[in-house]
Order: sequence, then structure tokens, then C-alpha cells
Amino acid sequence: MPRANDEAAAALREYADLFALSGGDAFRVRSYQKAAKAVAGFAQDLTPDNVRTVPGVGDAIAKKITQFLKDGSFRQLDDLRAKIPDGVRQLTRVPTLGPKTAIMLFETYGIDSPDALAEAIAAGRLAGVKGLGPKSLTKLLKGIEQLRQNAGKVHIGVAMSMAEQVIAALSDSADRIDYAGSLRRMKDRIGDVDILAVAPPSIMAEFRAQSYVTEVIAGGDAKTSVMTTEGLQIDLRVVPAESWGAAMQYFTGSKEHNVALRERAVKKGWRLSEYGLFDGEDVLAAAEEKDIYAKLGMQYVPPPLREGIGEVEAAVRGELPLVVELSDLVGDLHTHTDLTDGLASLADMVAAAADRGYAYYAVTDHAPDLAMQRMTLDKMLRQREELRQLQRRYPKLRLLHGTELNIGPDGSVDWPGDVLADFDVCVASVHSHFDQPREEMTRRFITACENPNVDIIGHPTTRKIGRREPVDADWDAIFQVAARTKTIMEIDSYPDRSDLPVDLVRLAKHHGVKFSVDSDSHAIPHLAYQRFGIGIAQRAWLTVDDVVNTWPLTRLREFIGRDH
DNA sequence: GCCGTTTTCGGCCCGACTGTTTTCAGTCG
Repeated sequence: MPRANDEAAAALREYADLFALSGGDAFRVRSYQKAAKAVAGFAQDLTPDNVRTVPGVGDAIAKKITQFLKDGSFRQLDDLRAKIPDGVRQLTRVPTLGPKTAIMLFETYGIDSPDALAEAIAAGRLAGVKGLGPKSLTKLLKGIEQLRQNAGKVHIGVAMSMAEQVIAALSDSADRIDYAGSLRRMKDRIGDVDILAVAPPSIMAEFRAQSYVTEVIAGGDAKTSVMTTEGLQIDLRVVPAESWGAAMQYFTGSKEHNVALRERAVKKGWRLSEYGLFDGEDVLAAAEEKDIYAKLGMQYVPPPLREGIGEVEAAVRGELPLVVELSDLVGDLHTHTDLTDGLASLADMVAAAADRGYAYYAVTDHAPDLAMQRMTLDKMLRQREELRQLQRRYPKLRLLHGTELNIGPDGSVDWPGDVLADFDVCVASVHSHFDQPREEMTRRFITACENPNVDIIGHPTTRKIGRREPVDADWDAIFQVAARTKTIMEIDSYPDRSDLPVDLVRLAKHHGVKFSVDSDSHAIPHLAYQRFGIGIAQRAWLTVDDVVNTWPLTRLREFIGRDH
């Protein structure tokens, strides 16, 4: 992943937020937001020479980015940072609280953080404020509570990209270096990143000097903890080369998995620690993680399965499932282009898909009910024709013309039935009315599942990690229907969605539901997000039989009833 | 601030929902 792009995009997003808070023109705010998105989704690494070719970047923003690439910031950003406390920007992360309210609260009441806001509401200081009635204040308190629960955690996309950045920066100074912890177990929310290295002590100084380090929390020869610009803690540990495998095992966890492993060692009269597996003074295994599992007389347990939920027992019996791997995927069934809210053209997305070696690839732009996307029947048909033309260039890649439908409050979807029947695949997703009562929401999903033209339910819970809670529905009932109607549940790999979440994947599998691990790409770099969806699938013990886009196209077509 | 089968100004994805308003502002997708 191109890091300079991500950092520049973050700076532009921050600038857009601060610019909005300072009362800046809404259209200019949108220009910065648009540019940030385009920069993050730009397929090449950003340089002063190509920055002007990013769509949505004109002379003014190009100048800011160029300065950012050189100095790690730009003047206008520094100015606004000095004027508006970071806490005021944090205020806008409270759901239903936007820039207008945030700046009013700051300027009129001196409220400069979500905590200060909670305090002011509790103290009654905001009673009777114009525009903020009792219902609004209650909502704000609830939003602040949500924010607190997510505090200190980031989604896996942020953590992975930080970890890879650290490893890339330090790998020349280390014999071995890798990430462990919950990140290696592919959890969707990460509290801190654990990195292990076999390296001389001087690596610690190098680590502390990295540009993204904002604070050194603890610094010794064996372990250094820092806080980063993303608000994410990173621990770097130097471990002896001879106990690398034991250390990786120990620091990958989970705690419950390690307890089960140590119990097994004790039963054999041995001892397992982060330094190795020992029989008295004798080292049985230590340098390689795989040797530890082998010596303990069990199958190797892939990190995403290490949750202490029966995997140790299964591995001892030799009954661990052969979980699905990233390399098993032969297609992607949910992607966008710039015809709706994607960044790249159809031709560019398809070319990138072909590079990834897929057997099939579905283009699924939004349908007319998401009015903001301005989709029309005519546009859709023209896209289909363009796709058919492109198909001639890619004999090995089967291009599928699909759509991402909008599931309305009553469970109906957009486009008439005869139009739907002509698509190769239909994803259907909820994009609004997230607060329906549980019964209505359940009926809504069941209606969608029972629609014969709906093949896949996209990002089913619609959660956004740290920003939006999952919708409330009776998933047990929905999955029963989905299994009967052969409606596929999506594992949306976009890391802040990570949707379905693991526990619901397990529940759905229990009912016999099949899954599609899709990227939901809105830009070329997003195609690689499937690795996160595979992490979810592995954590739920899914095999290739559970995941439809590991199947040959003929089997997939037959399953969704589009084989005529 | 960006962009141009509107060529250098005048638009900029549009609509709905919510709570509060008595006609609408703010927020969200």
C-alpha cells in the first residue's frame, strides 16, 4: 500500500475538517475531501511530478501536497491547527454533531472535546440553547458514550498499514521482524500493535525517531512503546534469535489459546513460555513456531483460529478445518467504478482485476434509489455494452455485469424485475433507515432474501467501525431464510466495515448460509482489501465450500439460479 | 478549490430525516 498517499490523504481530510470548522465555504470543503479520497485511491505512489494528474487535484492542492511530501505538513494546515484545538475536531466525530454545532459549542461555551461536552450537558449548561432541545442532548450523550467505547482502538486497515510501515522502515536493521498480537490474528478492531524483531538494541533509537511517533511511552533495550499519529500504540520487542518462534507464538495469543497450549505442555511434563518449549533444561522447540505445535503433538493452528474456542482440542484430534486462503479466491463480486461513487474508470478497474489473475470479476455500481449517485437505466445499459466490449480483451477473465441495489425500508429493491433478471449478479444492501425497530428491520432483510433477483446481501449489518453501530435485527431468523433461498451473505472486506462480523458469520454458517468475500472496491488499491475479509472467514473457520467466490463460475451461476 | 461537448465564470451528486422550527438548519448517506 502506498504510504505517502495515505498520509497526504489524511492531511487533506484533516484540513477539510478544520477548514469546515473555521467556517470555510462548503464547496471548497468538498474539494479537499474529494482530493483526499482521490489521493488515497490513486494507483501510483504520489510524487511532486504526478500529483497534478490526480483527478480533483488542481494547482492549489497540488502545491499543498508537494509541500506535505517535502515537510510532512503544509502552511495552511499548520495555521488552522494552531487556531482550532484537536478536541473540537474530535467533537465532529460524535454522531449527529457536525461542524456547525461543534464550532458554536467551542466559541460560545468553550467546549473543546467530547468529554467537555458530556460534562456541560450533565451540568445543565446547555439547557435552552437554540437548536439543541432535550432529545438532541440525549442523542449527543449516547454518541459520546459510543465514542468512548471505541477509544484507543482502530480498525484493522489502519493498524495493518501502520505495522507494515514500521516493518518496512526497520527491516534493514533487523534479521527478522514481523507483527504478532491481535493484528496477526486478524481481529477487526486493534488496540495496540505488537512487533517482534531479532535485531541489535540500536533498532530502538531508530524506531523512536520515526516521523509518525508522537510520544515515547516506555523505552528500554527489550521493549519500546510509542504512540503514533493515528492514536495507535505500537510496541516493539527485541527477542533472541533462538526463541523467535516461541516469542511469535506467545505474543500472538490469544491469552486463552496460550493457556490451553501451556496446559497441554504441562500434561506432558514440559514448560512453554515466550522463550521456548522446555523439558527441564532441554529445549524441545523454540526457533520456529511450527515446531512448537508439532512437538506438542497437534496440527499447526493458523493465527486467526487462535481464540481459545476449541481449536486446540480440534488440532490435537487432527480435525482442524482446512480454512479458506486468500489464494483460494478466484473472483470479486462487489466493486464500483466512477460511473457512481468509485474513483477509477471501468477499463482501469477491469485491467487491475485482470492483473490480479481472477477467473471472474463483477462490476456492481449503485442503482437509481441512491439518488446521489445519479444512476439511470440508460447509463447502466451503456456500461453493460462497454463491459461486453472490454470482455474481448480479457479472454481469461470473465466479466460479470452486476449492480448494488438499495434495500428500501420495506425490503423492496430498485430497478424493475425484468431489468434485474438481465444482470449477471445482484448485490442488495441497506444504505438508509438504520434505526428501524428490530421487527421491521428483520422483515426488511427477509423480504430482500426472498426476492429471487437478489443474489447477495451486501455489508449486512451496515456497521462502520468506530462510527456507526450495526443495525438491530433478528439475524437468526434472517439466516434461516437466507439458507433456504440460497441468498449469499457478503463478507465485505472494506476494513472499516468488516461486515459481516465474525460472530454473525459463525451463526450464519451454522444455518448453512454461503458467503462471498468481496472487496467493495471504490478504487484500484481497494481490490487488495480481500485479505481482511479472508481474515474474518478464517476466524469463523470457513472452508472453500462456504465461500462462493472460490468456486468455478458454473457452480456459482447454478447456485444463484443464473445458469440459463 | 476544481472543472469545462457551458472554454475562464458559475456551477458544484440530491434528497430525506430529525428535531426543532412556525418555515428551517444541520446532518447524513
